[in-house]
Amino acid sequence: MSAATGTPLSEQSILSTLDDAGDTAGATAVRLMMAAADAFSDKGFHATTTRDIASRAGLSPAGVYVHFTSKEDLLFELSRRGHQRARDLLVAAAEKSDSPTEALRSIIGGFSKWHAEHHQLGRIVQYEFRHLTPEHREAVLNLRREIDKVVRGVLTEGVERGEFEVDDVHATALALLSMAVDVARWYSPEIRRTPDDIARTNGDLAVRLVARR
Amino acid sequence: MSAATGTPLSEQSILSTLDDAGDTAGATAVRLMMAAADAFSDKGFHATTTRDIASRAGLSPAGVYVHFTSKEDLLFELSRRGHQRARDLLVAAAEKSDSPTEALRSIIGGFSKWHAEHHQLGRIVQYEFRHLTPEHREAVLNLRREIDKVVRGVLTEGVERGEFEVDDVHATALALLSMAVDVARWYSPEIRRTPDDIARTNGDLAVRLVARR
DNA sequence: GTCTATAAGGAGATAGAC
DNA sequence: GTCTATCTCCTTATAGAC
Repeated sequence: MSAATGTPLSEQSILSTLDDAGDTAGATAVRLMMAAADAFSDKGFHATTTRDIASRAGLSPAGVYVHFTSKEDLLFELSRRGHQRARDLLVAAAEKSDSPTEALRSIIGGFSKWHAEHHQLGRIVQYEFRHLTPEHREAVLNLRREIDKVVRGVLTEGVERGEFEVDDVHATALALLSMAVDVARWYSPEIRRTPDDIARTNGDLAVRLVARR
Repeated sequence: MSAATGTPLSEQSILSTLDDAGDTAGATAVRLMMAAADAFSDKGFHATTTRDIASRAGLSPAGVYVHFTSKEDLLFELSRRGHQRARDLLVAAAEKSDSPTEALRSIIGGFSKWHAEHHQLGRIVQYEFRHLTPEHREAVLNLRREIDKVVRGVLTEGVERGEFEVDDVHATALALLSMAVDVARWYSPEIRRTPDDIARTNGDLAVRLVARR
């Protein structure tokens, strides 16, 4: 449907993330969030001006403040919705898998794929985190802890069921998340590998890293 | 020696990176670079003001421009010296190892340790990269390509010698570098694991990811 | 090489009309 | 809800004395 209207793919996918986040946001607010995501991921939070965001969204500089209380508020909404979506993805992948091995392949592959397809949002989530206010940082940190917990849970269950051999669950979970999260840093739509390729190779590597031999 | 004079550890290690980079820099220039590294890693390039840097180095705002032509020039010097140091470390570790297995353990362990001990510089190198001018970005990119090449070289040799089993050398090299580079993002001096612990666990995980079974 | 003073140009955010 | 106009503050960088 969106494809028929000519909406670029990047806007489609970012829109689905911003739109499905549970609570409602007006069409103009969504347009502003997309404009901000574009600008923040390209130039960074502080190098982006509110004039930048407003003009990308087809509004005057003052128009931003009807929908968001500040530039930081806009960053927080992007960060919160991005984290929520990522967490929901992981939880769903872990729940619908039959074995720890398949769960691990699915969550690390899926998380890697998400960071490729949404590398703009992924970069904002990772790199602009420190520009949130302390309160907003704390809110986002809680979502991050849930994500870490899902990965550690799968590793622990795999060890208990005898499918995995893991020396240090905490360190291994971090290394696995690093593999997936870092995709947002190096991915570009121009490269040879597709998001699905990345999902496959990173999923396989994850299993290989912990599988019993 | 520095310890006897009361220089904090973080300054010692960053100084060694900035100082040993081949070409000379005056004492005031080094002081400015340390101040900038502190500020950039804490608040990011654009959120840091030249007044910030100058006052941390005990100079007036104008004092910066005697030693560096611009704020971006300061960032470039930090980035260039950080990359050079990291590359030299990897090349040395790869060369002095007897087998691909030991080389891989050494370069990924060593690189991870460097990103823990120098997490300030590591963050600047990774997160502030986009704020360099196109020319400076290109110069730094050349150093990065050398780093990638060292890792791929070790993997290829390990496969040829029958020590490693690797499906996709390119993808595996990226995953290994992600593991090490991402340490700069999550490391903090307050955590339980020391840089040496991180070197050990990440070195072991790297070998496990590719070892023939 | 370092300072004080200042130029020149944004920045985020608000007021008030429509 | 959107606009134009503007306030107030702060930015990088330079000029010129010492």
